Amino acid sequence: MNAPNPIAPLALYQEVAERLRQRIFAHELTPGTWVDEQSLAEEYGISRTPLREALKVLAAEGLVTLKPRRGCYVNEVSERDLDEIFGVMSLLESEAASLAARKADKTDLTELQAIHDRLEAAARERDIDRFFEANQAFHRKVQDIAGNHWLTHVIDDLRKMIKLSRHHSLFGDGRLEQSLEEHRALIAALLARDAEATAQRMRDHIQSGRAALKRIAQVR
Amino acid sequence: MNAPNPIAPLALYQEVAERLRQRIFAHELTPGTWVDEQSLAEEYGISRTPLREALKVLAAEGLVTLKPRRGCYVNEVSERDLDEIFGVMSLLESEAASLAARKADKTDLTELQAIHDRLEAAARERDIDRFFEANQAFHRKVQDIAGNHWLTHVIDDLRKMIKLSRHHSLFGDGRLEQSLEEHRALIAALLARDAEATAQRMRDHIQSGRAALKRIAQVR
DNA sequence: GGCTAGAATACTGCATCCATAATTATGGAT
DNA sequence: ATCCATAATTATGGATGCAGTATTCTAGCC
Repeated sequence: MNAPNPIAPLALYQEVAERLRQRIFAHELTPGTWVDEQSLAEEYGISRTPLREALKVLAAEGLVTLKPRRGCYVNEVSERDLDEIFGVMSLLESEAASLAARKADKTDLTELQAIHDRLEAAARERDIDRFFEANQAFHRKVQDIAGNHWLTHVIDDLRKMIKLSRHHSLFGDGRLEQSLEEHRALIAALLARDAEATAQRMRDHIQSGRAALKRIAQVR
Repeated sequence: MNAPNPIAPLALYQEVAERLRQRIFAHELTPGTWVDEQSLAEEYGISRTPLREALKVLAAEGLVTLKPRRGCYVNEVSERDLDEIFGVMSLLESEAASLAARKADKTDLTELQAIHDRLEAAARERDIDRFFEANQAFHRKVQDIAGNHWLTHVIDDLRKMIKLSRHHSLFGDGRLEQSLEEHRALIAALLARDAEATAQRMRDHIQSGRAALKRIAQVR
């Protein structure tokens, strides 16, 4: 949640947890698979102790399940789960958007616009990674403007679960352009300081994301 | 989130984590205090290993902070935090209430009424503990009816933070009766299947809880 | 040939041990 | 007497070791 304190020499188990998160999100560790403590510890050149601590953290975050005496397994996320999660996300992100519409000052809006420009550029170049990154930054910026740390915290928690779902390469044909269009509408509402409209645009955006994911899920 | 599997012989670190949670919520371990690993391990008659794993979990839950090489400290929750948390809680619980109003069947409503009766009884007898317990059950039941596991999950997460705040013995004079009255209004809206009214009653109820907490905070 | 029972293997979970960093205490200098 | 430097103590973090249990492989039986 917080920016890492430059003074704080972060602990090994955190380092390991972060690397595991990335491998899980990259589906290098696919849902349902067993996590082998020994081989992972060897691979990282560490003992099992910090690795196991990292697994406890991931379990608390909901990314893996620890079955006592039976090991650690990467969690699966069902379509039903996704429906529920996106439902809550819609609620939370629209609240953030609504708050942002009321609180944003000139500087905020310029910065937001700058991020959106990066988004447009990435889309033109069909650079999925940069688009993904800029999209994250955009939503994060909206939340920053809203200024509710705990709202952001909860949203981050849920986003992890969405990233767990495979095929978050959700950018099938047209989805990219559609997403951009939704962002444009959102910004317009923000500039107009129309809180209710902004919230509605965000709801649309999130639900549209869910729909895109569902489409891919059905094809696979 | 899930009901504990009766077959699963839950791990030691979980047991320890639960005991620590209780001690933290009971403010036997007060916010800001240092958690001594050695003495705790001795007290529980275990080694530091499972204890440290438990602390990692609590840190992930936000109950404590682990400063690398400097030990573990119970988290504080500022008034600003509480404002933010209650804001999000209001949003989430009112959504649950709204969903419940639309989905509840006869059985659900009877059960909810039964729980509310326990609440009334506890209030009459001025049994704070039972009131607290029944109140939890009431909100949980509303969420069950709503039927969104992830909504419940994030609400639980936030509730932990509220419980962290001292003086959750927030039942100063009149608050008990006021809370009851709010519940009655909520049930009435539920019985009328008025989703929007139900949501509004829940918002009022949560914000009323925040106000009561704030009143006590100012006095202390 | 398939299934069950028993043994061997492998992995998890907890304890103990060791190294390193932080804190405190002590002694000296200003 | 106070402040700083250095040494001793203490606590954290990581590695290793060991016991107990789940799994798997094999052999015997149906």
